[in-house]
Amino acid sequence: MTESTRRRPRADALRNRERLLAEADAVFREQGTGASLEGVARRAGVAIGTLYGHFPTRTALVAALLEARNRELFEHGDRLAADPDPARALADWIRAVVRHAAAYQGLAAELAARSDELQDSCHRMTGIGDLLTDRARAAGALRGDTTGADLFTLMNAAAWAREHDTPAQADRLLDLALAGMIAR
Amino acid sequence: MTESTRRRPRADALRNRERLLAEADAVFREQGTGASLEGVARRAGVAIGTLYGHFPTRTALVAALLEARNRELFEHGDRLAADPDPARALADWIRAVVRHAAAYQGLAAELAARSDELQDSCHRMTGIGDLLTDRARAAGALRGDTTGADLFTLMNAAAWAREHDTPAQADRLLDLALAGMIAR
DNA sequence: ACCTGAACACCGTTCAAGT
DNA sequence: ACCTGAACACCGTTCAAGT
Repeated sequence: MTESTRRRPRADALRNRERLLAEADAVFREQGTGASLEGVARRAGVAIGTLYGHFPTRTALVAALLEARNRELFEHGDRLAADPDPARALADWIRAVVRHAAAYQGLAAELAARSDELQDSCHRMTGIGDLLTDRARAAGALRGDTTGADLFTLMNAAAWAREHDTPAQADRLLDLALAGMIAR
Repeated sequence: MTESTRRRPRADALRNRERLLAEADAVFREQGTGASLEGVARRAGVAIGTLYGHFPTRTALVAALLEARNRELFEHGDRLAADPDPARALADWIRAVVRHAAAYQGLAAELAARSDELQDSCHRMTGIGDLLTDRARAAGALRGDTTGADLFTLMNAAAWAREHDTPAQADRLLDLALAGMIAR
């Protein structure tokens, strides 16, 4: 690997990338992850080919958007792993991920699809889920044999419900599942 | 309303309608409710305009497909309303609806959208859900204040999970929520 | 190295003409 | 009364030409 292949990106390319991410975030919040990419490019002031140059697929764009937000989320998860109340930590984690996954309409489906571009995020999430459920189980706060995979399913389903129902209804779904999961 | 406006449909029109429904069912089972309508028409041996003549929107086609299946489902619900074990009846109903709503990929989203074409079905479902939860509550088999609307949210979310996860994972989600709903 | 935007491809929907 | 299918519209994606 010669030095030249590792050159820093051109300044205009970096700036275009940033503007594309900022506009994609705004557009996806308004219209969901299925929004027109042509519109994103136009709002960012670049041609559609530039968007494809930076992000070859829609999912790649979504993955790039999630990266910054994910870091924050995972840090929160790591902090929760040291929480003195494992049951509360688990519930807290679930609610945090659901809010996270309901940022854009369609994001829950994107996550549930487990595409290559997003599988790092998915693994990270189930990993933290496994850790938190293990701790809760060890503390006798869990009934049943809930795993990180169960959490992942629940969180995606609740995020999807949040997109299609009212947030209040989605919260009731979460409360129901939590009541079934956590020992009284 | 003169007699002529109530004439029975032409025989070929009726036959085309039946063929379109049969092929749409097959195609939606294979490819989901988002499948190409052009393909449905081609498989039914009619032009695309004929499909639109019978079913002006995709949702209208889905609604027509559901009609026959719904009748069966609602009869099951009515029978369950007389079940001696209200908790078991409730769990039975939920599982039946989820299987029903996971017939085609995308059907859960279609139901959750509560379009005009499908709102009769949705009302009927929440109605039966209200009845079954009321009976379970009266029998002391329920904890919390679960309603038919909660059931509707849960059933759609579980059906959606069934589309994106394995059926086994979706069942675990259902079990979790049921455990939270039904008094031990 | 990156950007542009015309060109291509695909599919949903309509509607004038036909039977 | 119903069917046909060409025509239109829309949008995602690619790539040759330009800087």
